[in-house]
Amino acid sequence: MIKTFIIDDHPMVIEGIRHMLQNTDNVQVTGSAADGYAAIDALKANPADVALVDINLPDLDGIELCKKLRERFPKLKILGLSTFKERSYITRMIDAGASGYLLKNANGEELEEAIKAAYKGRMYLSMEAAQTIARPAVQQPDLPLLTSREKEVLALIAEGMTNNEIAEKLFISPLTVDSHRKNLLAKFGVKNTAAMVKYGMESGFI
Amino acid sequence: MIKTFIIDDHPMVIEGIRHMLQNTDNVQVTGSAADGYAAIDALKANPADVALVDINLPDLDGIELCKKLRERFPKLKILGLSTFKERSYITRMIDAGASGYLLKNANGEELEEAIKAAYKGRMYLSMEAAQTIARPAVQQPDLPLLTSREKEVLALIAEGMTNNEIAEKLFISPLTVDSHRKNLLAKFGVKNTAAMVKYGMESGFI
DNA sequence: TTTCTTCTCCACGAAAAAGGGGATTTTTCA
DNA sequence: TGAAAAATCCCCTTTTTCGTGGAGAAGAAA
Repeated sequence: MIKTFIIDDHPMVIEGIRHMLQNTDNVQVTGSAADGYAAIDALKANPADVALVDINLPDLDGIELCKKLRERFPKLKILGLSTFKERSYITRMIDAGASGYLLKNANGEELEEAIKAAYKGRMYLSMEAAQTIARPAVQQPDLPLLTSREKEVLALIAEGMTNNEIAEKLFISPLTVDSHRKNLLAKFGVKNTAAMVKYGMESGFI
Repeated sequence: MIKTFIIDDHPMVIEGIRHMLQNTDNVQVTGSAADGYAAIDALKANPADVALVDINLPDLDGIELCKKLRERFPKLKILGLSTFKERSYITRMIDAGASGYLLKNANGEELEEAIKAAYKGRMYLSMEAAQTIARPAVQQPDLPLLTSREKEVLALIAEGMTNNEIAEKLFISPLTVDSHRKNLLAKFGVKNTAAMVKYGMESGFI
């Protein structure tokens, strides 16, 4: 029996996976968690063989969680899980040590196959995920990776604060805020604050 | 028995909902579809009382589908379904005739309650959805009324264009654009472009 | 240990926006 | 037809942002 742990903040998805796996011979769902730290705690008490990790979690993102899980549970195999929208995360997830990547439109068979493959130490990629990786880097503008400070500054900019006001609030120099602002503009590939706020909101950073 | 139909492109979510509802007395899942047109076809052959509609579908978005469903199946009650990220869709979904809105982190009880409420012709909103709607309504009773020119300028500002670029595009003087910009700032009650774009997007103007 | 990233800070100049006025011509519509 | 509203245009000053560059310290990663 392959002990499988599910990490996703949507009970519907957890239920769906449980349901899909309940009639399999070799896979057993031994637990689930709605966020990263809860998952680590649960896995300490009750180790598993394979973890299904959603990319979007309330506390940590999937990549960070993947790294942390691999530190603490070296034997645990990790499968990334996401919707088609977060394709750009695939390579980063693999880099972080994941054993594979599934889209949420996977069916039960694929899910079972992926878990078995991961358990045996192989890599499993869903068809779409494999194609995304195989395709050269002509990708559409994928989401920039912002540092926590940058996200903080971005949020305050969107609130309507000036560099000086932000500097005062964060206890740093206005020049530093300006640097963050410039880095944000560069990362988003836009030329002014207006476009940055729009992009930031569309991408869910704000 | 309330006949319920599920429209979501992720089998995992569909399975999860089925699973959550399988032990209820009054709710029965009579079908599911992965996209909007498949849903319409299936509902023609096999009518349902309530439809759970995901906001993100491969062909139509939830709002469009909601309108189409209400045209063809006037008796069908529709519940919107999404993750926390697409909050801004709530009001548009309601406008399109939905009987309620659920987040995917809902549990089985909430799901059942929502379906029953919709079936009885009541409106059901998850706590977060209700708060999202209540907030702008209470805090800002009067959303600024923008003229069509102002909306046009606002959209271009959000695209990252400067006054001069907008002026060129609209064949008017940069000074005029600046006037519109100032009027927009005044109407929104904000002090710079960043905050204006943010509120503009939150209010659905952009 | 070295390298990389992040966060911090800085200089200088140009461009753009914000704040404060005002004014004229079209549209809209009661 | 006449008032309101919208759209257009203008001036001046100050503030803020943008573009281009560089650089040091701390900590994590390799």
